[in-house]
Amino acid sequence: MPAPRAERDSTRQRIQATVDCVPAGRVATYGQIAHEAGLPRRSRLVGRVLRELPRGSTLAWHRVVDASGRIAARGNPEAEGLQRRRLKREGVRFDERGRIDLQRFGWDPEA
DNA sequence: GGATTGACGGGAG
DNA sequence: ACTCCCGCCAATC
Repeated sequence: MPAPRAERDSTRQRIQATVDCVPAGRVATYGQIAHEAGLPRRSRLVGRVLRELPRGSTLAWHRVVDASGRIAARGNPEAEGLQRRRLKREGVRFDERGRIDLQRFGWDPEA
């Protein structure tokens, strides 16, 4: 029995709800979102869910970056540039190599 | 229906 | 800091 659609949906929804918890001006990593969503070690699924977001989604997908604090490369300069602009607009700083200091801008699920 | 493919991550070397 | 490698697993080939 493959995973029923209802189950996949709730999994997606938990991931999206978690992304929605990341406040403006902060970023979370794929692994962190997966962990907080109760899906440890399933970071790739987070990426998949974000990839499948409909174009007009209001979800703050731009606040999700990889574990090294970089915008995930996905062969789409358009989206990557948009993500970077949105983050900058929220006050997130990038170093000369396009890296975000997670100590400073990383999301703390507690605070 | 096996193999490949990723918006990833962590450990080893 | 970088390259491999493996875990993870739905979608795609």
